[in-house]
Amino acid sequence: MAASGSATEQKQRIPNATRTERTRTALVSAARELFAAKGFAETGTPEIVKAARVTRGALYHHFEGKTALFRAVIEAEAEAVARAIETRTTEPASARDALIDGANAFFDAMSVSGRARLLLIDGPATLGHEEMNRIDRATGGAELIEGLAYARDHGELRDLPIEPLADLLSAAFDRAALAIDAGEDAEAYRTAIARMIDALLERH
Amino acid sequence: MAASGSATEQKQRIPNATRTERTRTALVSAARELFAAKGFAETGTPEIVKAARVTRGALYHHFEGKTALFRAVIEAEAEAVARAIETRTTEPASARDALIDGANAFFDAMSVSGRARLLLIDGPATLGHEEMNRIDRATGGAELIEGLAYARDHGELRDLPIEPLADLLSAAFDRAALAIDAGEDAEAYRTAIARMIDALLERH
DNA sequence: AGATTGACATACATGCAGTATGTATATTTA
DNA sequence: TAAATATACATACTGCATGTATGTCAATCT
Repeated sequence: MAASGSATEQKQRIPNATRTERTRTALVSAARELFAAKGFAETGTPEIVKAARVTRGALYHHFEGKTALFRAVIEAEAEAVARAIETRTTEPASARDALIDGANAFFDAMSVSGRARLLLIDGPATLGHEEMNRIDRATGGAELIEGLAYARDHGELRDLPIEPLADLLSAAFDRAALAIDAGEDAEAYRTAIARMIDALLERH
Repeated sequence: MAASGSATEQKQRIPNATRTERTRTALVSAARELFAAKGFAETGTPEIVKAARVTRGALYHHFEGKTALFRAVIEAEAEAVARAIETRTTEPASARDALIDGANAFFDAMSVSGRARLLLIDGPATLGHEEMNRIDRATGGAELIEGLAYARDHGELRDLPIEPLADLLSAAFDRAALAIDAGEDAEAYRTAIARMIDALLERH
C-alpha cells in the first residue's frame, strides 16, 4: 500500500533531469560568488560544495574538476554580458554612435558585482586568453569588429587592418571596466573611451 | 696546521654574503624560467629548488614563500624593461615621436622570451593589478603619462584628464605585446598602436 | 518486475605549501 | 684566539586541497 507521497512523509519523487539541474545550478551559483569574492586559486572545492549544500562527489560527478566548474561560471557570465549588450543595442544612427552605445552597454554590463574580476582577471589567468577569446566569440562578442568594419565600409575609418585595432580597443574597454570596478572615476574613463573612439574615426 | 685550502681538498671558505647572493640568484633565475614556461600555479617549489640545485629549506630561508619568490622575479623583469626603455630613449623631436619611440622600445623589451607572460598574465593574476602598478611605478614606468603630459602642454593633445587616457593606452600596449608574443603579426600591431597615438594627437 | 543507468556519498591516494627543528659554517665578541 | 652567537641552510613533519576509486540508493529503461 503506502501511497508514494503521504502528507507527513513527503518522500517526493524527483526526476533525474531536474535533480541534475538543481545541483549544477547550486554549484555554479555558489562557485560564482566565491570565485568572484576570493579568486580561483584561493577558493577550495570543499568551500564551494559547502556553500552549495552538496558534496564533492556531486561536483566531480557533474564537472570534470574545479577548472571545468570555473569554466561554466565564466561561460554564464560571458553569456550574460553578451545578452545585456545585444538587448540594449538599438538602431545606431552612425558607426560612432554604435561604438559609443556599445561601450556604454558593455560598462553597464560589467558593473555587475564581481563580473569584472571573473571575466577580466581570473578568467584569462585560469583559462588562458585563447580560451577566453573562444568563449567570447561563442557567446557573440564580435560587436567591436563589426562596428569598426561598418565604420570602414562607410568611410569613417581609414582602411587599415581592423582586427588588431579592434583587439587594442577591446583591451582599452577591459581596462576601463576594471578601473571603474576598482573605484576609479567612471565618468572619466567613459569620457576617455569616447575620446579614443572619436579620435580613431575620421572627422566629418 | 692544515691550510684552509689544500690543492686537493678545496674546502674553500665562502663568505655568507656571496653565498646568499649565489643562492638567491640561482633561485630567482630557475624560478623565472619555470614560471615563464608553465605559469605560477603550475610550478611547484620542489621543481624550482631542483632546477636551482638547492633545497626547499634554502628557498624558505631567503624568501617568505613561493609568492615572495615570484615577486622577486617580477621585480627583476620590470626593472629590466624599465632599463631597456630608458636606455633607448633619446632626444625626442616631438611628443608624437617620443610616444612612438617609447612604444617600439617597449615592444622590443617585451619580446624577451617569457616576459610577456610573466609581466602581463601571471603577474597581475598572482600579485594583483594594484601591486603590479606599484612595481611599475617603483621601477620607473611613468613614461606614458609623461609623454601625454608633454603633448598636452605643447598643444598637441586636447586638455582632458590624461591619467585615464594613459591607463587605456597602456592597456592597449600590453595587449599588443601579448598578441605579438602569441605569434600575431607584429607589424600589424605596431601599426595599429601608431594609428591610435596619431589619432589621439591633434593634427598639425 | 528485473536490469541498468544516473546521481550522488564516502574513503582513499597523492602532492604541495608552509613550519618546526636540527646542524655546520661563518661572524662577532670577550 | 677561544667561546658565543648568528647565518644558511637541510630534514622531517603537518595540514590541506585536488582528484580518484568505490559503494549505495533511487530513477529509468526493458
